[in-house]
Amino acid sequence: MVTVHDVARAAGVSISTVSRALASPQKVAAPTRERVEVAARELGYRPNRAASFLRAGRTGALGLVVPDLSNPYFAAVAKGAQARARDHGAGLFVVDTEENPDLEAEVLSSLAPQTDGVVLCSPRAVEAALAALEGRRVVLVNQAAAGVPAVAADHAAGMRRALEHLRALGHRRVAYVGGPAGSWSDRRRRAGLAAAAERYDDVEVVPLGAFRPQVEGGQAAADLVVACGATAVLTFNDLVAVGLVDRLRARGLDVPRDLSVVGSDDSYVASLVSPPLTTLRADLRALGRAAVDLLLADDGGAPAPLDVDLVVRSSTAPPATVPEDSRDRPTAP
Amino acid sequence: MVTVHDVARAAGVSISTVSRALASPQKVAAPTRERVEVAARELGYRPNRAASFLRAGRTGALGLVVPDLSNPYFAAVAKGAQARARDHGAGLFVVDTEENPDLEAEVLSSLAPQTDGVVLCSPRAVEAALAALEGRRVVLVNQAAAGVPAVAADHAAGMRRALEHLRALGHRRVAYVGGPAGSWSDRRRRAGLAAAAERYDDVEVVPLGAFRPQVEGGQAAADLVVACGATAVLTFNDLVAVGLVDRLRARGLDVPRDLSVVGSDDSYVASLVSPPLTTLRADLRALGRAAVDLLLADDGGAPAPLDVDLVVRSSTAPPATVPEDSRDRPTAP
DNA sequence: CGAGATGATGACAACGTTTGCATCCTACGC
DNA sequence: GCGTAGGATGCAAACGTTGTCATCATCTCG
Repeated sequence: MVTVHDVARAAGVSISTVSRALASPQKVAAPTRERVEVAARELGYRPNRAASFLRAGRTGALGLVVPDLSNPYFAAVAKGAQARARDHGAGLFVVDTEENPDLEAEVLSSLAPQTDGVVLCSPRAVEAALAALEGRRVVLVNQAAAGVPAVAADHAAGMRRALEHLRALGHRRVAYVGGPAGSWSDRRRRAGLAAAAERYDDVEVVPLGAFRPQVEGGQAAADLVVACGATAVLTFNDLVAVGLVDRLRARGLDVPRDLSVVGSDDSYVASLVSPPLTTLRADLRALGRAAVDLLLADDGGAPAPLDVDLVVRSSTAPPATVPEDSRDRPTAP
Repeated sequence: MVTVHDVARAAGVSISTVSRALASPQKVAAPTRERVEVAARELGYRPNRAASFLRAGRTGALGLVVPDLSNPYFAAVAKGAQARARDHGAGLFVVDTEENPDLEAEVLSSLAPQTDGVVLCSPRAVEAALAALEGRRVVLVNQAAAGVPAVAADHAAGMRRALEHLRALGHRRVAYVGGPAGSWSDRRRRAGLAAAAERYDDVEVVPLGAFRPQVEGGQAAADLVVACGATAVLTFNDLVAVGLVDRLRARGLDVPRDLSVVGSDDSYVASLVSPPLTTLRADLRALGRAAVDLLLADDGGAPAPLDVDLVVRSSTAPPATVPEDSRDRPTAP
């Protein structure tokens, strides 16, 4: 292993000068600095992170805690976070808690002291996070807790956009198939939807109870959606939408003719299934990047929530029951 | 921060004893060990990894290099590797090289000295890996290079199983839509397919050139498949199969009536699309786990390749052109 | 021309841990 | 009862880095 001593010997200077030349170049005379740089390059010197941490109190490593890495949602966040961490010259410990809150708390407390900060990306134990941080840097993703910095997608705005889209198509009664009970992003979606519905008094929103954020959740919700008389439905995520479409088909109903369906997340299944799903796209990689930036930023300034855009594909259309004239001018008030 | 000194003081022993009691318990008398353990627990002592590394030369961290974390294939491997690393009490640095071989080489050389070993999971620059390791522990996943330990799924056996399945259904001319040119797993698939075809002289295999391992690759291959007169097709992965089905449909062909399609990897899109894909399932998490085990194993013993199983869904059926009697007894020789 | 300021560089301690070696104590064998 | 083996424990060095302080040379201004 090449150390500062080797570089110092090669450059004919002391180890202090080597350290300074590489860490704070302006503190060292130009010719000396250059000699050090050349020597370091030729020897292939890589500062030892562990030693550096031991002395300086920084690890150069960050942590990312996700409930399920094979979920494309978290995989995308992880990808963004990883890329940004690399930009900052930091490593990223990725931990998958397998949806287990106990494991999450334990992992958090063992990870926190070994890193410069942790991105906690999970709808589970927020209180455990708060307990474990003890002054450590933690950033929450798509979640909120008093006094803890967080980044989030603007789910409320996304819901409003989706509702406006459906209203413009002529829908007047829209169901929402919600996600897990404790989910912060589900609460945000519901709140945004309620606010938007209030704004447009010609649209009625029917929120439906908690469902698993998987294909089965959508299948379970389908019959309730049909029964409530809605002509369109918003879902917690794309998988729920897929399950919904599946069950509707099995009942002989067509999407979008009999019911318009809007997914959420724009995971890549949305464009693969048939019909391709109209869905809400949050830039999850940007979310991961923003989380890392916030973690490494000196100020605790809360960043603006990330935009959520509507991606229109083939699962939404004017309702079959709407009068012709209204269908011809869908954007009219 | 709680250090060995704090624990030592609390337990009334020296720091050496604390270190030994926690690291090699058999070297310390039972009552003393217990006092140390109690003190450590009460104080919430966590050994400082950096300091430990500095002295002992072990980091307690492993590295995982993947080309694309948002690809469910690599996400599954990462999940398995992460879980196993945690079991071993190690952290896992995950790095996404964004399919960039240059970045891969750079990342590898900066990651290797900071970890106890690296799992390289990527069809790209093997030679860079070899250059960067310099005696460092590296394990390849689904790839082979002389003298470098590796874990792999038994793609050849999987292909044979798929071919036997199609042959049993009555297919006699089967196309293979291959993946990227440099891909090791593509070569394994072709080799396994050729060997299996040789074994059954009533089945003909038509290998088709390199295609992108994405939906577009399948779309691009569809017309070649139809033109070559095959009644069934094997694909490099599920996404290619999805693209293939998409293009076939656009041409008015039905799957599986007009053409049987077999995917590969059993990513979760396989069961979501319509028709649900018959596909080959490699247990990718097990692959990730095996890679970590091999990395941490003292001996360099090469593990057996992991099984690849056939998952039969609705995208395969007897060929429409086959005589009735043969279709009624599909498993007959 | 000399004194003080400024800038560049070197010596050295410290971070928390592990581990070789020394030391002490106990227990066993003769 | 004494010698010694061996187990248990403590001491201190070392890992590679950073940063403080001291030292030295050079420059500037009176």
